[in-house]
Amino acid sequence: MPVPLYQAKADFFRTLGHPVRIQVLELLREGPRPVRDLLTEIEIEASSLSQQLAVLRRAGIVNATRDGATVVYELSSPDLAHLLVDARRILTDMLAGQGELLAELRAEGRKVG
Amino acid sequence: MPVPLYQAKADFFRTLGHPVRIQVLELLREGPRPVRDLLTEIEIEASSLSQQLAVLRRAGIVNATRDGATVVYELSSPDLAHLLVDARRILTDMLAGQGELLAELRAEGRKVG
DNA sequence: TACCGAGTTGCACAATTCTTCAACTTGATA
DNA sequence: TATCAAGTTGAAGAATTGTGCAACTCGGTA
Repeated sequence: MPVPLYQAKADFFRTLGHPVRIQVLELLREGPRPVRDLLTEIEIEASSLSQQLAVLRRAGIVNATRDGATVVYELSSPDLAHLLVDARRILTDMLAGQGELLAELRAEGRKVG
Repeated sequence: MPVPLYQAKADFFRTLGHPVRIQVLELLREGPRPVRDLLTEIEIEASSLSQQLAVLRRAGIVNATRDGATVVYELSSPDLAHLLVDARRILTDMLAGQGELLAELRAEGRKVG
């Protein structure tokens, strides 16, 4: 693997490594959403959400477009959805036999695919 | 998404978010390997590699088994390979038109799938 | 037992990242 | 223009991670 590449991959994964950012991405998987919408589903202050959206934006993982007074976010790559599904599968493997978290992962799997 | 789940996902991704750990995982994708082997391919001191292997072990992402005097590591879930491939695809999307990193990603894509 | 090679661990300091709050921008409305 | 709602930004201190080195454990071997 060429030198800067594993660094880019590491940066990418690190960007995903935050609970609020994960919640945002899971919501955006279903399609573009205004910030106001995200704010009602994620319990957090507006400025904190904005901080995390900025991290995702700077990393190029989401795109923001302004529509009048509201800002709408969307995933910049549809493959993000695959990645999140893979991650769930891996967590299922890893947590096999480790209790309630496993049950939740399975329940989500039924809904999502 | 239930409360602790996005936290588990975030922790998982954060664990992947380090250049040495990415290199290790990419090498282990091809199969189990002794530490000595990893050490010759990754330019780093033994103790630093050990630190990062410990992070992956604690997260349950790799498993270590002792074979005499050498320790062999392997991925704990084969789906990790899919995830890394998805990640490459996403980076390709995101970096489209951004120069040399893109060329490297494509070259790797030809080799790997 | 003594010794060496293979790995691991603990620790202290450096570097990043998070969190929170106040201040600011932009668009809509009166 | 004044004002309000929607988001964003900047900055400081707190918390988490990363780095490098010395010390340690465990097998194998003389």
